[in-house]
Order: sequence, then C-alpha cells, then structure tokens
Amino acid sequence: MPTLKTTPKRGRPQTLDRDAVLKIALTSYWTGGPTRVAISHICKEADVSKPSLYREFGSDDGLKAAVLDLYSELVLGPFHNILTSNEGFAQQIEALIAFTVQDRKSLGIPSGCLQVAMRAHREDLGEVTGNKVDMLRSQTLRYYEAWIERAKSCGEFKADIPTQAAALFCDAQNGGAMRMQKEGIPNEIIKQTLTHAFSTFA
Amino acid sequence: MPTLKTTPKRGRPQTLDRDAVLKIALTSYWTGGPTRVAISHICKEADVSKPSLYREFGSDDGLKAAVLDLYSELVLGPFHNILTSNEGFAQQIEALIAFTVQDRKSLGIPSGCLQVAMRAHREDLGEVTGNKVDMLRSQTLRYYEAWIERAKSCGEFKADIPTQAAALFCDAQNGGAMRMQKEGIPNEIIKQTLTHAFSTFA
DNA sequence: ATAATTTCGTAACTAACGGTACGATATGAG
DNA sequence: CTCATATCGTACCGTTAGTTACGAAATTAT
Repeated sequence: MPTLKTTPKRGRPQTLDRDAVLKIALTSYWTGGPTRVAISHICKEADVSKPSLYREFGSDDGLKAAVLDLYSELVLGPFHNILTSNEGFAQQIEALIAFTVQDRKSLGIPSGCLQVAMRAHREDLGEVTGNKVDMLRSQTLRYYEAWIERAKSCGEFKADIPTQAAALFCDAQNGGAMRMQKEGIPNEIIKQTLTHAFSTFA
Repeated sequence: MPTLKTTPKRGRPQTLDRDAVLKIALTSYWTGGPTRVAISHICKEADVSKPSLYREFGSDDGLKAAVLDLYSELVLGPFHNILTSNEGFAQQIEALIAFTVQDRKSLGIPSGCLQVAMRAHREDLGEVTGNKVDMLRSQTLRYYEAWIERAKSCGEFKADIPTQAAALFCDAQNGGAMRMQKEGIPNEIIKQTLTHAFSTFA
C-alpha cells in the first residue's frame, strides 16, 4: 500500500511525503550503495528529520526494504516481463540485452543494479531487507527457469545444459553486466559480452 | 620482504609473528568478508594486542593490503600460471574450471574469492588496498587478453568476439562462479555453467 | 648494574551512525 | 476556547570500530 491516504483527520497533519522520500532514498542507495548511505544523509536530501523518517519506516531496515520494493516494481518487474512475453526466444534475448545496456545517463537513471548491489552486501543488510533480497533472487531464477523451459519445449533453446545451471548462467551474465556498468565500462563492450554469452542459447 | 629477519639485537624482542597474523587475517577476511571482520577480532584470533598489530601494519588499510598481497601470491598467482602455461587452449580451459570448482572444504580453504569480495566492497576499502584491488583486476584482465590473443593467433579460439570483451567475459564467469560458491551452490552446478560459458571459445 | 632501546598491552579517545526522549506545534472534536 | 491527538524536529544516547597515549617489560651496549 504505497500511498493509501486513510485521511485520519485528527492531529497535526503529516508533512512527510513517503513517496518522495522513497524516491530520494532509492536514488541514493542505487548511486552510492545501500550500505554506504547514512540515514542522516537521506534525511538531509529529502529535507525531513530523522524521527520523521523513523516514524514512517520504523528503522533503517524498514526503509531499505521499502526502497527495494519500489526498485522491484520499477526495474525488476519490467525485466521479468520480457521473460514472460510472447515474443520469440531470440527476440527476448535481444530485448534483455537492450534493457541491460540502455544508456542510463541520458535517462537520468543510476548505473548498475540495486538488487545486485544488495546481494553483494547481503550480510550487511537487516533481516527484512536481507530476506527480501533472497526472495527476489529466487524469484528471478524461477523466471529464468520458466523462460528456458519454455524455449526448450519450443525447440528454440539450442544449448545442452540443465535448466537450473542455465538460469544461474543467465543471472551471472546479468550481474556481471551490471557490475561492469557500475565500474564505467562502456555499454558497447558490455553488449559484446552479453551478445556472446547468449549466442550459446539460440 | 615477508619474513626477512634483519635481526636487530637491541630492545625487547618481538613476539608478534607477522606471517602468522597475516595467515589468520587472510582466513578471517576470506571467510567473513574484508569489511565485516574487525581489527579487534583478528587480534583475538591471533592473540596479539591492537597496538602490536598497528605497529606492524600501520593501519587497517595496511593490514588488508598485506593480506591481499599474500592472497595474490597464494591464489591469483597459480591461477595466472594456468593462463600462461604451455598447454593447449582446451586443456587450459579445463584447468581453469577445475581450479575454480575444486572442493574447498576438503582442502581447508574458504569458499569464494577474496579478490572478488574486495572488488564488491571496493568503496569501503582504504586507499592502499583499494588501489591494489584495481591493479590486480587490471593485471588479471591483461592475463586473460594475452591468453586469448595467443589462442587466436594459434587458431584455437573459435568465437568471434573482440579480445577485450572476451577478457571481461572470462572475468565475469569466474566472478560469478566464485559468488555462487560463496552462496553455497554446489560445485557440480557451477561447473556446468562454466563449462557452458567456455564451450563458446574452443 | 645502569642506561638506551624497542616492543608489549591496558585503557582510553574519537568519529560515525542507528536510534530515541521529549517538548513544541498544528489540527479536529466538543 | 480548550482538550485530545498526531506529527514535527532538536538534541541527545549507545554502540561499534579504528586508532593511540603511555607506562611496564625485556633485551643489548657500556
């Protein structure tokens, strides 16, 4: 329930804009790393006091979990949609690569992937966020597996590799690409590695 | 100069064993993550006082840099040796995979790769260690590139991909494998992904 | 022995950061 | 107008971890 205004009339009206804070926090974590951005920094950026932020999200962990939910909706969802689309396998691969190497700067989107970053810092996250990271990871792998199984049954999948391993392979390619992008390696080069990696499938 | 005892006679004899501390620190960082293990924890494990450790390594950053040097010598060196060996390309690939998926537990070696972990936490490391991580990364990429160039000129390299991208691809495969291993994914499955990934080369 | 020298380790310092106590403030209800 | 209610934000707390001040201890040179 992102912005369900239950409009409780009583008491001092809330000035904190949950969605605005979430968006700022998302950008901060995405850009600076989920474990490197301090709560107080987000408070300054969003121009809210620490107690206000804690009132809304409960804790550091709560804020990060909420941010990850937003990220999942904004980024992971569209990515999964490619895997479940009705296009042909080869076109899906092309779409996945295009999605991954799209120019972020011109779109005002940070480089890299927050989910990948959170996985790298899994042990430094709170319980709620950490579990959510695990769930999303599993979910992504399941999407890959279903996608690959479908391609196999359609005869579009040319490689001889178990589905589970193939899904992990896909995930590793994507993770590697996101890491490279974050390091500043040109999308052109990243695209070459992805194209090569997925050329084994179709 | 790891253990060059210059034997300075004067003063209280040193009880701190640099190499022993380094080995313990290496295991701690490798197992628990380079940014999650506190100096005081290593002091307890090695049974040395904090000032003793600081006297020897200067700082957190200095200790980590020394540990990374040791890791480079123990692990990265042998890995690079495979890339410069005189074996055939296909056998080198096989050796790389075998090296990566060797059973760590039975050898008493921690899972994953310290260099990969340090790259993931690059921003949390000190200046000296951070720069060393970058240097080792570049070095590894250069080894891959030379290896690939050699295979290309021998006609053993079958894929149509620029050398730079191919090197990054290799590095991404290895990094992905190390990350999976750290997560507890069976080496059997990891081997399937690596075999598939490198099957595109030879 | 005594002095010079070098290392040892306890105990404290410091900075950063997650989290909160509490009084002020703003609104609706009576 | 006054009370109940809910949010606001300053200032503070507590923990953790890197770092160091300093006096004790151990050894060689004179």
